[in-house]
Amino acid sequence: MKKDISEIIKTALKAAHAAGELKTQESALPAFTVDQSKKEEFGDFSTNVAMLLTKHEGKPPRDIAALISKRISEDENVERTEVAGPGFINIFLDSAYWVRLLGRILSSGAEYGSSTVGKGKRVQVEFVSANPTGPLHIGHGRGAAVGDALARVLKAAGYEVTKEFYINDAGRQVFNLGESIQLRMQELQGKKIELGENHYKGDYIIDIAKDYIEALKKGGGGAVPTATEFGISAMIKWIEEDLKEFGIEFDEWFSEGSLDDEGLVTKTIEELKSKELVYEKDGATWFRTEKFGDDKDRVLIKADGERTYFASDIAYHRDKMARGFDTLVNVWGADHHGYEARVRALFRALGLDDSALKVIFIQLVALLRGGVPVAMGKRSGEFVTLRHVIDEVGSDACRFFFLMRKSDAQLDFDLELAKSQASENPVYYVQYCNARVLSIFAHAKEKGVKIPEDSELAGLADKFGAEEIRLIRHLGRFEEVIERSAKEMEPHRVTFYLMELAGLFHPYYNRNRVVTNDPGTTKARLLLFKAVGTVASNGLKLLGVSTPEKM
RNA sequence: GCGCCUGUAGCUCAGUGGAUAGAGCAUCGGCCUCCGAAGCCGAGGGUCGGAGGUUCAAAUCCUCUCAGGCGCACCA
Repeated sequence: MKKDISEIIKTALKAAHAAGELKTQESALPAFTVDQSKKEEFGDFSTNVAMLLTKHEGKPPRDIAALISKRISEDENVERTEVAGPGFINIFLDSAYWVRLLGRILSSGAEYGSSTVGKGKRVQVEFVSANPTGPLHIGHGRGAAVGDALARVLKAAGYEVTKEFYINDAGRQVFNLGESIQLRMQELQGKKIELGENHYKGDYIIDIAKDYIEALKKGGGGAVPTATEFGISAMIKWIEEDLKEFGIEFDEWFSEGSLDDEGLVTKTIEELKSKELVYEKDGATWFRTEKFGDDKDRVLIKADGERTYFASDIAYHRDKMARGFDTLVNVWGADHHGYEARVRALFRALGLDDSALKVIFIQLVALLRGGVPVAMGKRSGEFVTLRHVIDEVGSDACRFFFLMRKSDAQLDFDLELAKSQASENPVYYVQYCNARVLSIFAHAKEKGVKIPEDSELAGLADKFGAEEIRLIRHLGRFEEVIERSAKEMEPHRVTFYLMELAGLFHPYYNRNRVVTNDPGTTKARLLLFKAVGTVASNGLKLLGVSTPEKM
């Protein structure tokens, strides 16, 4: 849409130059903006191009605007133009332009909004990546909603996207999991036990311990898993189920331990050694990350011989890059932001381009119930699980709420509000768009109105007035919203767009009847509504929120 | 102390260097003989944390500063 306008302006500038009205050649044009006007009195679009040319042309901005404006108005799509304020050119488009746009939305259908700006570039989005030592909590839920929506948005913008979950199934944490299970097993066998500070205390460990005892009894052929192995696979299964409940499926589940099996971690450390980027100090093995922009050097192998998580991460990121991705997106909890410099350093140390890495930080979720904070904290072994929230408020409301803020802002999540089916709940407000459209179509059919074909639009141009065009104009922005959402990696933009759409649509509905005595008006409005429903459901799909036909 | 994030309406938050800074909630006042009232109409409400600077133009960019959060491991 903006592209169309931009072309019109460029053509006008060229014509003005050819006619000797402008000194500035096409090649010397500044990067001007085309904006959808904030107010209708300012037209459909405005551009600042004249103001940017003042220096080069040596004339007052309004004079320059006047002559460009005249050229722009010569375009067939343009109804009229005017010069406003300090030198804006306001462009009023012919309504035929908008009706053609509506036609394009209808013919694109479920594809409307998708584009090819991503040019098929390969992007990997790694998110959630929770330790397999406990259930997903609400913070993971936010990361999951953002990561998944981002993946969908990128796909819609023409990127080739892979969603990956990195399983931290090596190292200290899972060792503690195994110990916790073994202790609970002893307890089940009547022994008195004491759980240490590092042990997992939730009841789910007891369940796993019971299952493990059963599994051991049954025996079965082949190798017997250790308590740790058994625990990990039970936890992963659990996590996978919770995510599925949340509408999320990963393309890859990447095991940290598998890096080890292939000796990749050791190999990577050896390589760093050969580059003299590694040294021994205080019995530990250090990596010279400071040389590459980190605050200080980092330990790879601790004095006790155990490797750090960072050591695996070097091999992991290198493996990701070797898989041929153009961009790696890491979705992390905000408490990990100190880790970014370290990872960037490892890219540079390995000779990889760290501009391929994009880290998205997910801020905290403060859980409220009717405005009162819900106590959280893992310490007591009690936390609010994602599953609990999904069960209470539903997956749709949950996902929508997580996507109502940009991810690096803290989020208040009020369970009562998310649950409420009143108008104050924005999820329903948006879902209601599509449901309402379908309901109107049903009503029209009942009344014996023939549902128009998309192709009938051409003859209905005069049925679209200012109010209808206002809606179409907003529908037309959808593509740009997705493009920008993908470019900035900010899926919340789609959420806001949809709330705005609903905020235009419902008032329109209330002011105007669709099924009227005038067949042309009825057809025009049915087609307009169809397009609104299409955009609303295309948008909700990007968020991973369902589009119920009835509510 | 250093680094990152956040300060915008009573609350929760949008906002792409542009025009008179927006939305939802809350508050107050209205609207169901009428395609769904899970809806609509209207009103009030602002020192964009503060101070400088760049610019024709700053909530937006730069510097400083204040406040809050997070991080600064041989944890993950």
